[in-house]
Amino acid sequence: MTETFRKELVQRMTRNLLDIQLLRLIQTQPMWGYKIKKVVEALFGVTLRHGALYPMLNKLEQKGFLTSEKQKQGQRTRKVYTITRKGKQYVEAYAGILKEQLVGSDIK
Amino acid sequence: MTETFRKELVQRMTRNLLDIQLLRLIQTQPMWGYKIKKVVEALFGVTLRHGALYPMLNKLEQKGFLTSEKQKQGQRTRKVYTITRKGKQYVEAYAGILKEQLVGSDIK
DNA sequence: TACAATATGTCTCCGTTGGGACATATCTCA
DNA sequence: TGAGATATGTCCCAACGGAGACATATTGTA
Repeated sequence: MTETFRKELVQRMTRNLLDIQLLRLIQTQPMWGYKIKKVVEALFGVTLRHGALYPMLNKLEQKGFLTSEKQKQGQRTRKVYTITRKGKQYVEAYAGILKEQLVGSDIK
Repeated sequence: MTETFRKELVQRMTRNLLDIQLLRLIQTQPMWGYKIKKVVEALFGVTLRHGALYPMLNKLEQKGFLTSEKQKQGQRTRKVYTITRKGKQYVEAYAGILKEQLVGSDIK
């Protein structure tokens, strides 16, 4: 039961908070879209449609949370994303809330 | 900056994960809709529309995460909600994920 | 050579969600 | 008595987001 709840919640959180999950992942190391898709799917056991992923990455770059650099592998190009200072601050803000929510059965 | 991020994120999380926030709150003590609205607004500094709140509470009851009991205060009735075992399990599953996400800069 | 994997992008339809109004009743206090 | 707070509910329309298709190019492998 708890396991089904878990899956459902992970699915919801990777959907609704996709941007944050992406930032968190890229924070560990610079990464490109396709790699991210594979990692997320392996790690969280959820499908991540590339039709949702790529627009989100571009959006995050527009907002200044990520920067990108094209890397050539022969003829094929990868768009490698790196997190910015602003992006890190966003992730920090998120982590702060998580901490409160964990401690915070102290909601009175 | 971090403060604006914080507010934005709290707003997003109370919207997208409203059900969980409600369960978490009711878990601390049985509560009715109007009180919840006031507490959430005071505590999180976000507006919680009653047009979103009441349908959600009813939905959570239908799903078996909450039970309700009508309490009379003179002629006025309050619908007091209590969390069920199933509801608690859902909150636990959520807490589990939060823990992972906090520790889990270990995403490789 | 043909298929699967790597790699990145757009677009459209459809369903869900949210904002805000509509609705009603009681209670308290000035 | 009239306004504001308490208390719970529904409903509609617009906006947003997701599922899945459309699109294209390279690389590796059977």
